[in-house]
Amino acid sequence: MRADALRNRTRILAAAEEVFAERGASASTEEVAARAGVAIGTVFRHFPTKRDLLAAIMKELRESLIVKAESLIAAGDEETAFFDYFTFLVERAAKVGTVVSLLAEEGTSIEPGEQVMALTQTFGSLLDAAQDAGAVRPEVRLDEVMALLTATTHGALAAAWSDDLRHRTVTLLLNALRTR
Amino acid sequence: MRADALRNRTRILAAAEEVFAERGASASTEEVAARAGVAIGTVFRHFPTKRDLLAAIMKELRESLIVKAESLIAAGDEETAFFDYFTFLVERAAKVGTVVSLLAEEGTSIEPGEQVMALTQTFGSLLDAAQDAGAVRPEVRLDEVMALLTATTHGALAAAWSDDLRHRTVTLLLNALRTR
DNA sequence: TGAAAATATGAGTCTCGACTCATCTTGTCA
DNA sequence: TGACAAGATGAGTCGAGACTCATATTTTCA
Repeated sequence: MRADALRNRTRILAAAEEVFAERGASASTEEVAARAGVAIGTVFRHFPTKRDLLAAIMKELRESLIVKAESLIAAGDEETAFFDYFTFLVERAAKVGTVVSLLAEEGTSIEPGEQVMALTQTFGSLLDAAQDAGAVRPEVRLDEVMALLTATTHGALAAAWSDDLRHRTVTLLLNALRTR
Repeated sequence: MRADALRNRTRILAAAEEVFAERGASASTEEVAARAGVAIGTVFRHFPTKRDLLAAIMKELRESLIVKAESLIAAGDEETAFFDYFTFLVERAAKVGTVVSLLAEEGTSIEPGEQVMALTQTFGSLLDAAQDAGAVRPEVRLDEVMALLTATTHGALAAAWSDDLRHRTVTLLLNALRTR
């Protein structure tokens, strides 16, 4: 790949990440091109469809989220890792709309399942560890946790909750999972 | 108003209710017109903008939801009315996407606040009653309940939960509000 | 250095959905 | 019943956003 092509590809990805985070997945490709300082044709040369562009970003995003989870696991506190990660994701989603798309694959459905699957697996490890450590009630199932996560994440974004409300709501929710 | 005008208005509203319930608020006005068996110009004669049409339906919807709440209040069981209503709304939202728009005013923001306000007030009465009866923990606040409702409602729709998952998730959630 | 191949450009095409309006149709009422 | 105002019609306008392609630039490497 030519040097300028690589440089542009990088710029486009960075711009797209910003734009989609700010405006959500419905932001226009034109805006991404403008932000990257590149003509729109160039964007489409690198990513034939908007979906491809979204998919590329989601992949990066997913990987960064998984890295975060791994560092929490590595830190070794099973009792709080699960809760911290949940909170982290909701927080992140409130700022970065793309996280929401990633979790629900709403509308723009990218590589059905694969993206979310990896995240779900990661969450599964955290949940298992927390349950083994006795921090989360044993009858709580992974799909329920993912459902709560999807819901909170969507709600926080769509209804624009205040920081305070988001915090109280997440706390309430996590207490429902905690061992009594 | 002429007789045929009234008839068409009624047909349009009925068609719009169906179409928006099935396809969400982003369904086209053309489809509404087709379903109503009417030309698109006629729809716009009765409702100058799509937003007006949506607003008319939301008004009906909101009123029907409030009627449901009132019947629950009238039934007199404060301990279960709150939980039943929450469950009812989520169930409804899973089928009727418009409920979700109504709750979050996402994108299509209609008469900012007014629509939701009435629902919130109604929910406030149910919550107060349930707390007085000792069924819901006293520290739970109304805005938290509305946040949970918005979230669940969005999640259920966006992620297409199964009936079983939805049921388990709502149960989990409501147990978080219940007196221990 | 000077092609040739790879890239970039951006005006233009296409589609879709909201909304308009000149023209035709129908309900109403004297 | 006839005239006219209210209403219906649907082709057409407008704007937005995804995507294309003929042409202009670069990069690269013999």
